[in-house]
Amino acid sequence: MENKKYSVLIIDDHPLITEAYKTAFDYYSKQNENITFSIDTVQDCDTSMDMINDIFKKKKVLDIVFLDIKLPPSKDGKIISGEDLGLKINKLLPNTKIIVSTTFNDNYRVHSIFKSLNPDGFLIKNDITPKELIETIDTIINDPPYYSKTVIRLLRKQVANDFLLDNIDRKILYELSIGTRMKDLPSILPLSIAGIEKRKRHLKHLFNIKSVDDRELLLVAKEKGFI
Amino acid sequence: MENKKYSVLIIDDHPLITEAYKTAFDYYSKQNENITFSIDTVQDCDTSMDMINDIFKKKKVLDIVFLDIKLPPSKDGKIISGEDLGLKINKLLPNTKIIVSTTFNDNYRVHSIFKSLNPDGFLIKNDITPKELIETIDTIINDPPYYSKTVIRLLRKQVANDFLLDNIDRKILYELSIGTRMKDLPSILPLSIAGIEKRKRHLKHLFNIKSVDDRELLLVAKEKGFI
DNA sequence: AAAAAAAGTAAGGACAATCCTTACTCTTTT
DNA sequence: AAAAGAGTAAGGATTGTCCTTACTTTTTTT
Repeated sequence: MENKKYSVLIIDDHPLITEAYKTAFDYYSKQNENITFSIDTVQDCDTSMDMINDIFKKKKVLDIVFLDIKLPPSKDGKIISGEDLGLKINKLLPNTKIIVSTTFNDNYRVHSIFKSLNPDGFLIKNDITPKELIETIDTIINDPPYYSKTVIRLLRKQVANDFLLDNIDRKILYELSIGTRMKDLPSILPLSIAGIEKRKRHLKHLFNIKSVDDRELLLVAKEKGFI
Repeated sequence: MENKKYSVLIIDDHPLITEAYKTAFDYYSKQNENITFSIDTVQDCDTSMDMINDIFKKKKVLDIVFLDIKLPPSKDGKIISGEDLGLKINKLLPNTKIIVSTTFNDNYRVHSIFKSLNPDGFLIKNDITPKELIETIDTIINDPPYYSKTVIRLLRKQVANDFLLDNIDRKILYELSIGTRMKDLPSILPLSIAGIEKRKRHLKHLFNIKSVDDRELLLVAKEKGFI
């Protein structure tokens, strides 16, 4: 079997986590003598952007990215999460495999990251042990994708209900659940207040909710796994 | 020098993190031959409570606890965070040294954890590398307390402003910043709506804010490090 | 390509939450 | 005893939300 060297970028603002990833790669290449890794780690959006642009310009190769979603935003405020970085990577470096790794475990976020990035790996940090990390690496290299337990569970919930709600419904529910006001929604969504109200009424009808305020709606939406 | 064995409990729901802690303890006891550790790890509130109660009942010794704040809540909903566990530990096992370790890096939370738990160590996860973790262990054993970079920076900000705002002001700002409505605040705070409004007006006056809605107030409060 | 259905917008009125003012009570300070 | 500080209570003004109706635009069906 021929030798292969993979180049890896780890984007995560927790040094203990990046260290754990590195350890896993080390271990893996010891078990598989023909495979080695060249690993870089970055801890914020600005440096990540610099590295991605550099790789693109110099036509270097990047095989694998581990991507945390919650990161300190860039100084100019343009890149506010790992999701934005992922979009950039998909655009500039389409052959790079992205493994999303996050603490978010609510359906809405996982779902929207899936749609926007379509990653080759998706890990919820609560799920993964050092051992599972090594399995992840193996799967990513030989037979992607790899999704961790919680992700698979959320995806299953999703499939059963997916025909009902679209992205905008989901976003409305999500925004309401974090306390956004109706009057502020038109600047977040491409819809008028009247349109949003119509959708809300539709959702309440769908879920069989009579109450006038939104608590019950959000409760049921959470229960059904939409947020 | 006599031998000493410390008993340690690690409470954190991320296996990669608990593993990193363990590795640090291992390393430390290899460097210090007279010191050994007996380490347990737990990943949720329920199991933690069981362990704490067991240690208390059987009058066992617990020297050091690493305590994550954001944890899956207990099934009966009574313990909703590591802070609650910390209170229990302080009460039942007053000689146990608590090292809080969390991803929260906003002033309000750090401040309120300080007041409620008065921990011997306080780590923001973004700050700590494997190397710093070993220093932490050394400091905790020989000369506590140990606070990581961000914590010290937040504490300094605090001191300069502390005379201005009390706990309730802080809590009002915090609740508003996460979207809580005025009408719901009286059930969270020991104050009437009128009283809360009065305080809000007072705060706006203090910060020199003319605008009628709360965005600017919350912005300035964040800037000044109150939330 | 016309008709029907679905989704969004606009404008109005009813209702509820927020904000502000004034007047009163209670506690602490001077 | 007076003054200052903090909270409560009740009102009215203002703003946000919800709902209805009528109209426009887009999509689907035939």
